[in-house]
Amino acid sequence: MSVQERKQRERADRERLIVATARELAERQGWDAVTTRRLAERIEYSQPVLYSHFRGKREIIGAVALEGAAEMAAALRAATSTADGPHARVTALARAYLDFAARNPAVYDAMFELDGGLAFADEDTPEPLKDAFAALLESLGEVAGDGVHPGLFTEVFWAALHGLATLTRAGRLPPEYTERRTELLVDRLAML
Amino acid sequence: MSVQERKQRERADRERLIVATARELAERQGWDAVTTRRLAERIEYSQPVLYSHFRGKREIIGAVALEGAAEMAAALRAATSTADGPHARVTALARAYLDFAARNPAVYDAMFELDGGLAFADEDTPEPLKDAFAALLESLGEVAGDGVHPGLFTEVFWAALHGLATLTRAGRLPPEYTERRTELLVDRLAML
DNA sequence: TTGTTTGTCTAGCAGTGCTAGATTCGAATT
DNA sequence: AATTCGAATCTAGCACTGCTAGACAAACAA
Repeated sequence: MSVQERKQRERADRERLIVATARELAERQGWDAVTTRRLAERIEYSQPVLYSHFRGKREIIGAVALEGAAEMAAALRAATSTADGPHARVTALARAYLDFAARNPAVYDAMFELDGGLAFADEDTPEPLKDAFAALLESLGEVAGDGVHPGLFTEVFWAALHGLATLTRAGRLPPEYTERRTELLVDRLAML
Repeated sequence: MSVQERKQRERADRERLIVATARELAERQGWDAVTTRRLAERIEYSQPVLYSHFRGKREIIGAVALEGAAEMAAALRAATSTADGPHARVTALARAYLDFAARNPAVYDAMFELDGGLAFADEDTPEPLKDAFAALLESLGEVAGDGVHPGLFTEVFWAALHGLATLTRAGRLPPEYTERRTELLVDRLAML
């Protein structure tokens, strides 16, 4: 019985190794460099082993995305928890979001730019994704304003942050004014 | 001398055919389906012909992006020209932007999601891209508010629209509340 | 009619995601 | 301790990708 358990544990370890390696490789050299062959070589197994853990490359991206969502939720909550008052909280939230996207571009891509085969805005959306949205909602709900649905407001604010994050990273927006854009966004969108 | 001209004309025609075919194929079956082989087959030439017009697939995407930028600029100006007053103009602008993105997803991807090898926010940014941004600026500049740099305001508004467009199309935001999100965005961001 | 340039195509390279079938290994049974 | 058998793993290969060298043909100039 304990032999089976050990095997299960080793399997779980290897799965974590795959995800961590994919993430590291993507962060270092971009997702294009994450090929099944290279990934297999790094974990020192053959290609088919990957497919005994995941249906395909897409699912590996999805796994990285889920890991990232959990981390992002934690980062957002950490940032807002030390801020006093709604306005400061939202500012801290926006900064933390953009900071996460800038520091973990590959993970951010896995979450929002690439197809990781994950469901969104749906009842079978994975828990970490719902929780990341919930982390946004916690701080943004209190500044939605009277008569404005907190969820809807959060969606709009999130979309704005997402736009800033992606356009900046793609070189569409010059990065030096990020802070001023953030301030403008918060000042206008958040009520009081 | 006229023989050369005819040849040049035919070459230009074929180049347009390549771009139009790539765009149509991408719009119908997604950019993944736009392979050099398929594209060559559709224009009834061999693969290498593509490379006598463009450096590679990336440049073909770039060409579609430029075409799209010109069309988007025209669509934005058409929408704002019939609206009375700053607020109505900005609302019309936002709707037109999101509408363009929803109706031309492949073109929108070529412009903002894929790598078409184009420079952005730079002096050697192609004219159509600068002009599309200018079209945004024309309507948004007048609602930036006192002491707010019109360009910076336009960047933020644009980023918000971009976020709404991409998150909605990727299934991250339920599409049924698009209009309400648009209204909320315009009401909050635009001054007066 | 010849020679040369220009245009186009065939064939192929190195890479991709993914998988069928062979093989090796290790645990359980005799 | 040897044998069996099932699970784990690998080798080899498929069909595809973007891209290109070199062969060939057509159109022009001499």
